[in-house]
Amino acid sequence: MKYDYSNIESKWQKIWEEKETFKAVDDFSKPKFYGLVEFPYPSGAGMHVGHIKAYSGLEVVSRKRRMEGYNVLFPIGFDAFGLPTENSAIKFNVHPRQLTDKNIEKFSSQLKRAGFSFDWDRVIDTTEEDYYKWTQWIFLKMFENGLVFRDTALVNYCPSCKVVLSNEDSQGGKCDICHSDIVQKSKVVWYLRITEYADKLLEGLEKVDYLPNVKTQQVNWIGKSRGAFVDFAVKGTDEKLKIYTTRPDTIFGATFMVIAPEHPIIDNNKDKISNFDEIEKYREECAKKSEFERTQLVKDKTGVCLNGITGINPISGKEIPIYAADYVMMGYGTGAIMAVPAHDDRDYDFAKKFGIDIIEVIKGGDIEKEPYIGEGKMVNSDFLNGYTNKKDAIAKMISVLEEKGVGTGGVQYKMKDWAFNRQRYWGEPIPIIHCDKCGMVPVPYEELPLKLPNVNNFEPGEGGESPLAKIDDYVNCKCPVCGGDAKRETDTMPQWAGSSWYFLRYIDPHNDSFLAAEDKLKYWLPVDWYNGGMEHVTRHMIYSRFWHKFLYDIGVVPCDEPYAKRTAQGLILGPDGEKMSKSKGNVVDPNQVVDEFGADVLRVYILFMGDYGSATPWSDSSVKGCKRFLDRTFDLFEIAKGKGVTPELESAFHKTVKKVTSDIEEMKFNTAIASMMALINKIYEVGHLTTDELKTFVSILCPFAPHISEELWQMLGETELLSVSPWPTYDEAKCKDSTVEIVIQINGKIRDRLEVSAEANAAEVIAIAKASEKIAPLVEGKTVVKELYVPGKLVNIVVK
RNA sequence: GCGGGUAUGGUGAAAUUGGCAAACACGCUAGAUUCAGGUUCUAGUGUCGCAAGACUUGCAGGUUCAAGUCCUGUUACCCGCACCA
Repeated sequence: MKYDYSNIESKWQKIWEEKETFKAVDDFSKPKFYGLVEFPYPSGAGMHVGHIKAYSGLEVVSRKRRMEGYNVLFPIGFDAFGLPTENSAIKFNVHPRQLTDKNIEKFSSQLKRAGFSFDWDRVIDTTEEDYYKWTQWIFLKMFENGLVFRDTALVNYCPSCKVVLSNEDSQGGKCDICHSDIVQKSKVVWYLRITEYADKLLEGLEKVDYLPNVKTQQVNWIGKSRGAFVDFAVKGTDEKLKIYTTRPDTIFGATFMVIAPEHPIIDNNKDKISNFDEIEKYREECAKKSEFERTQLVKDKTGVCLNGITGINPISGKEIPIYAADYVMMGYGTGAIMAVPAHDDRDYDFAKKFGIDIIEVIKGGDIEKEPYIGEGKMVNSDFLNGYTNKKDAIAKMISVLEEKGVGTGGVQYKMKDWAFNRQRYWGEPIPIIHCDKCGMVPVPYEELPLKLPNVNNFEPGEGGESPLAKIDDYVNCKCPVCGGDAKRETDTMPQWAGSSWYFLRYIDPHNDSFLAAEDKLKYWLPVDWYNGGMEHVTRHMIYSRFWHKFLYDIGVVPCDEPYAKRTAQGLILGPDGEKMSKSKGNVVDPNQVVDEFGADVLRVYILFMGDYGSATPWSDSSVKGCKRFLDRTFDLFEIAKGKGVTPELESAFHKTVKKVTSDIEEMKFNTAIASMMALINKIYEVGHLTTDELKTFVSILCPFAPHISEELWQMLGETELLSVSPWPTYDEAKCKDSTVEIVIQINGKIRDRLEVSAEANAAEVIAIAKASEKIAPLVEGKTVVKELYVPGKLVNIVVK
């Protein structure tokens, strides 16, 4: 018999909705569990099977927690500001608000069809005024605390779309939207001073439970390095050239200096540099190079020597040439380096190309052939000669530098300050007013939210300014401080803004006087378990940890880390084993699967297909196997009626409950499902079962396939909802078998298998083994060197 | 280049963390059943071999009574970062 999944699933979805089964209550006396999944961007394409996988993991955990008696907060929302919506708004000439509402509706109905146990009363939408009011509020608090600043920077600009693009949208030097070439353009950029929190973000990792690779990715992203800043005098000028190095110990090997082409020292000494024209020309060439070319042509070093000025090594006193080259970036360190070609790959390449001296200061390699990066005995280095330990040499050098007043120890981070603006319409307006007299003035808190004005045209303006710049009513305003004429900032916040604090709003989504009430924050925080994609563990997670730490510092939130635990799901690949994409035509539509097999089958299959954290290809035929499993489970109801249970089956039940209980905690959903399948197979073999056992079975199945489980629960005569009934317990004693099969090995090779009592001790089992027909002749006449017994598993007899 | 990961039957994958390799599922083969069917059931299915048995976790070594698991080297692929001084 096939069960009527379509009616059963809509029936229970309706009941859950009516009874508000999954509503989180603010009952502070109960133990809480806050499970968080990354809220989706509601694209026009609708949901993807990847979304289902991303939510199914914590869906199972949350459902189990509810059955275990926890007060569970398992919310969902929509991260709805962003470029794709704005682009289709332009394309179809529809307001992004309308598109967003339509897409959210589509997503919501699809999520409900999958039977997810989200609390639908707490849905948030980052584009709603009630929400972005608080995004702006946090921004103003950061402004107030000196974490917001403006600077000019080179940005990726698409001349055809007239739009400034993020690095992510301009990969390969081509515009993501129109595929034309991107140029570098100088623009005023808003920054958040995230680097101020670099150390706190690093230290915080020590006390959270993130997957190890999540942690290392964050550590690498922050990219802390220790080294020294050293001042080199510039001969012929009064200036000093400050450099950053992680290897101050190699300073005696510095044979030249390199500065970024944009380095200000060039313009400052225009008259002293005899080949200034040549340098100017080189700079132009560099500016024309896209980010793409600059990184692709890694091997091919270019540069120009600054004739007329030279650097003086403050330790050795040696005079060395200064080059401008684009392998040194203005954005890292001081934009200037001392080059030690003997012990650095890049400096070595450059020195070889330009015929500069290479001086060995660390023994161990052959610098004629290649630079030597490793450790070794120091030579040609005056007071450092003889040092063999890098750490000691660095410490010694730093102390000498400090003594002489020509340098200090210091740290640098790869992480840069967060460029926090976009020249776009569909984002949170930056609540700042520019006044000629008063400078940058924040919009007063009581005037928040600063609403996005309603416009009909979302095309960016000439030169890439925001569409908001074209609206005179919006731009022209009065200065809140002096009352004079002023102009509003027209840039909006980037997509990452709204998602940096959304987990706080879920805690108190309808609060209109604060972002969330203090007592509720105290109860629900931190998020107990956060699951999402690996692609978000650097940007999104670091940004939101930064915001959270800031909110902690100003006393808004009660803990300094937002997420206690972080896991990640793997991708679902197309049936061809490739990443799903429209252009490859290998995208699986979850709706079709629900239509054909039901939501329970979709959920079970997605969790069964492989390890939750790994990428696994989709297989239509394997989906059928999961359908068969649920069909057989449903049919069991008829088979089992009124029959007893065998002791063997009873033990199998306890084992299965134990396995499913622990597997869920480790996100080993695939083996949890496999063990339930094995149990069903066993029941069919035996053909006996009581209703109590069947109830236990549907209870552990419930988090995976909740609709069929509720239906069977009701058919078994229960009137309460299974979703809020207790999680079954198991008896450890009944998980053990009375007899066990022991493998008998001779010299590590399996020669026999014997059934023995589970209580037998080592000596008994070995005696039984030696007496066995197959083993006795193999031991006879030989010297037994060793006898090993692994309880309940095997005996290994080593003979000579 | 740097960092992280993966490699197991025809396929997706398991393996209590050093103790029976291939659980569970797909597919395939044979038979039964109901058909118009893509349904269901039973048996078989790592490779070689009639068999006893031997071999088998990308490749080459090593440690161990015992290695998919630990160590050394090597190859291929995937992901992240990328001239970070």
